[in-house]
Amino acid sequence: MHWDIKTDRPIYTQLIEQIQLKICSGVYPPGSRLPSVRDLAREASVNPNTMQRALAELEEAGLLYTHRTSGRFVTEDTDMIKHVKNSLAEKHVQEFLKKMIELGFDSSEIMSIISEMMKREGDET
Amino acid sequence: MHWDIKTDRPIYTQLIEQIQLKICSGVYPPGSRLPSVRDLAREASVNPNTMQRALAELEEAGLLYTHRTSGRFVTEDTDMIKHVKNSLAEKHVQEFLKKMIELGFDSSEIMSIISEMMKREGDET
DNA sequence: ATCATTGTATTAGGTGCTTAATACAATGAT
DNA sequence: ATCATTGTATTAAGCACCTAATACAATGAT
Repeated sequence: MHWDIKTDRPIYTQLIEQIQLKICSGVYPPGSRLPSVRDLAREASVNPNTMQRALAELEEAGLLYTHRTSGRFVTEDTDMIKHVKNSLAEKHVQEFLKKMIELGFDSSEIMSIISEMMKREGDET
Repeated sequence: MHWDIKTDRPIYTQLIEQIQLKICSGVYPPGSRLPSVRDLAREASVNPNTMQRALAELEEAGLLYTHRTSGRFVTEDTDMIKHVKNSLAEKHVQEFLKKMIELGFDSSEIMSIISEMMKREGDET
């Protein structure tokens, strides 16, 4: 699995986001067991304490649960996962629109820029 | 002027982004004089050192220049400003599309979500 | 000439994040 | 019963960022 950690924000927040993403996109399916804290930390090249912190917050949010000594598991509440996925999508759209409007682009300009850049994205195959 | 500083990222990077935005959107027009470091720091409720750091980086990037004791000014190079504006827009679109695709949305879904949320944005007048 | 204002530099201290090195209790496998 | 593995907790150190408190040289206004 790929972990993309940058230096411009706290690592533990990036871990939260990326684990959340793996859950929402099905890389970690509902009910499945996650690798151990130590293994995940090794994968992501971070300290186990940092990974533990991210996992603890995801557990508090309800996306994960723990069986004390057998490991951590993804929630089986698929409705919750869908809800998180939609919330993230909405957040991304809102933040994106805010930035573009602040820059001075109007709705039609935004739409055309996006569709233009989508074409270019599709080229890479 | 509004300054929106959060705690999840270094303050000086947020200052850079927001000053850059004010330049690109015309709040600080080409050739105009900026408030003094101390005044800007007071406006944004940050330490003068932190504001100074942000301004120094924008100066290194060429968006600002300094007359040693009379103040800082926005570049008169309007082409450069346009270029920065377009680069920012491209970056925002790419980051946005990346996030949405990672979440599992395809092109047509993305377009419809955006146009749907644009309607709702337009309501607030 | 004097003085307030400009950008700039320096020092010290505090805070949050990260890492490293341990340690411990609980459990599943042998 | 023993042992490796699980999550969890603790302590110490280092680092980047931020603030506070100064200080100084250069310039424009008076």
